[in-house]
Amino acid sequence: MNLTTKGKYAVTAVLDLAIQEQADASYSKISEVAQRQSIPAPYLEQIFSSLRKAEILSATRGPKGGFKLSRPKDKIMIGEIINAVERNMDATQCSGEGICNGGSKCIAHNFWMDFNDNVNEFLMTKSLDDVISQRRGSVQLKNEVLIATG
Amino acid sequence: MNLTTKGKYAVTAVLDLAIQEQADASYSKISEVAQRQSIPAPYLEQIFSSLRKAEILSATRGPKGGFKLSRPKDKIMIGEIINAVERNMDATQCSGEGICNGGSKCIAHNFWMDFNDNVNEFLMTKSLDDVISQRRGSVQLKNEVLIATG
DNA sequence: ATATTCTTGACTAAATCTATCAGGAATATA
DNA sequence: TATATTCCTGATAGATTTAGTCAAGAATAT
Repeated sequence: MNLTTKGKYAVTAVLDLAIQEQADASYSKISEVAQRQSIPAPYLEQIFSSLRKAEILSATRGPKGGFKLSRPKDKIMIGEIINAVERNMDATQCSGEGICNGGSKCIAHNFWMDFNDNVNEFLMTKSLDDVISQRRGSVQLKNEVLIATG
Repeated sequence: MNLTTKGKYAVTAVLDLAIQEQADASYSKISEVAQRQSIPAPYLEQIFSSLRKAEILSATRGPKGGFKLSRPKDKIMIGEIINAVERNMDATQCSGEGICNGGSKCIAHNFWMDFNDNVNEFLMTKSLDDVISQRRGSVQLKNEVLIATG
């Protein structure tokens, strides 16, 4: 399980793009985003490169070029951003293969699988729009549904 | 946010102690736990030292000595174990201080605080006994309470 | 006494993180 | 077409962290 500066910069920078697009539909330059969010510009170049390959951002070169979201901000989930730039968000020792104790599952294997599910559920149900609007999370929503239908 | 081999070894090793105590109330030696769980023994020494200082385990030296849980297995939470051996489980860039963008909160700050809450809620509501018994998590339980009372 | 087991602290190789940098490719505009 | 702008790619490197190893010592049971 890994969540480093790189992933956190990525989330912050994409949120910045989403906020900019609310005011102005044009492209944002790396240098602008970097300055606004206190992120080293050459590092952000690397990060945006990964995000473009993951089809979260799109880019154009040249004057007036830059980056923008490739989808509306309610269709981009925080978990996608993190997965695009982080090496490994899996909490099991065996990358889920079940070989964590001499070819078999270790006694904590199922627990870490549950933990993975919990983290992924959280990250994959929060869109950029949710974060910007400060909406409540999915657990709350699920309770409401259960109460309503149960 | 950090969850390394050290934390995972710690959880596995303490689960091992809990399982051993079900069969036999005596102390377990580091060398035995290490072998059963495929953990390097000198590394486990370090880990158990931290867990003893955190009052999760107790130890005695000499023949027939070793380690055992300092509390019943339903009173030790997985999150405690991780906190005892891992450097930093906080997801914010600023350790929660709100100075992640030039002295102020970055635009992702509240999101990472929510993420912290989610992870801590998960880890602090799972006891050793829950994991051994493969009981369902707290989210499920909370829904049941809400449905019953709501 | 002696063997056993934990206790403590120092140490180290490898991996990873956090960047930086240079040169190139594409594009808008004059 | 020339030029400035902006992204694109890959190499590199220092600092930090991880994942251990090792040795000497202290406590305890027999």
